[in-house]
Amino acid sequence: MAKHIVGLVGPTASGKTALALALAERHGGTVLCMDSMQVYRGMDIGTAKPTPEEQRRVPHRLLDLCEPRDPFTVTQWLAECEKALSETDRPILCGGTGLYLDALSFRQSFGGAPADEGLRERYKALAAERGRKHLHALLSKADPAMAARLHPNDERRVIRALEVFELTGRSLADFAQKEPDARWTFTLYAVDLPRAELYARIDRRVDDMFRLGLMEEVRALLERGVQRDCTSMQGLGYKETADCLAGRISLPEAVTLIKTRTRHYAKRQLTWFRRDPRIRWLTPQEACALPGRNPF
RNA sequence: GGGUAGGUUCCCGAGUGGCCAAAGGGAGCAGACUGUAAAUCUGCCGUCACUGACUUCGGUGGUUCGAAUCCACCCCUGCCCA
Repeated sequence: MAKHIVGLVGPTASGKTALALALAERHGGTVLCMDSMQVYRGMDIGTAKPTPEEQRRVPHRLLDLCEPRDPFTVTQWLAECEKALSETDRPILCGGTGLYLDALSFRQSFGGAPADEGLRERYKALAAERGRKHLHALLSKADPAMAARLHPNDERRVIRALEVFELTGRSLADFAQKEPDARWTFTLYAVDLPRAELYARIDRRVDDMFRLGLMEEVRALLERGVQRDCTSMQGLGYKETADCLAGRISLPEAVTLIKTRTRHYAKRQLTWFRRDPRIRWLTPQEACALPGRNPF
């Protein structure tokens, strides 16, 4: 019998965390965080991680899974998530990382080919030397199906496709089957805020982060030896704050940059989730009323 | 008051007689996305009846076949001298 998962997804700053909390308190669920940055220990303010107080009120899973210097990928999250799902009764998936939702929803064979840094370096060097077009042309020969789907400028994906082909002899497209995973069923919600309001909330949240000590958090991370090329340092707000601490940009510049980039991120999330037909988009009023009903 | 640098499409900014609806960047909008995903990449971006037409480059008038680009006057802004 499939396990039922209630999911709160959608763009950043749209109120997912608060909703999840309300839902869990009302109906006794466990929050499973679906967030690629909240998995890092010590990255709390900048990721808007549920506070210790909130975590005390309701059980949370999938937070603080690794150190900021460690690489972390979908596969690890998926494994952790499946484990957490097996151990919880009323899972409330909450977060904005669309890829993770797809990874969980559809049986995807990520295992087909793990990352091979050496290979990637080689292809990256080749791209720098002979151009992205050349790389794409290589892919056209090896894996025409993927080449047709990828823009030559999308170097990262072209390299990954090349990598998968070289490692497995198969097309990445073969692994990308979108068969639903029969182990789960989903009820997915997202809050649909007017764009202007969403952006205003983002601005406010970024200001709050600095007020709460984002600078100190980032400084501590850097002092612990977290390099800027770590996956964790790709997190919004972290690289910009690091630049600010290094004196490369001013504080107002950093704040503005983070706000802008967070808006861009929210838009990408919107694009991602809008194409998912399973999601029910709630008005703010409907969202408020949601905890009143038992979704399980 | 004098001198000087300027006023360009939402913003910054190039353009100094036709190849200009006007480079480039930003913002905005839309999209892609399968082991870095808070990442990475793409398209659109004056208006419309859209392989063409119309309106735009501080204002007005002028020169010219033709002006964002030249001339005159005016308005405004920055800096310097009084």
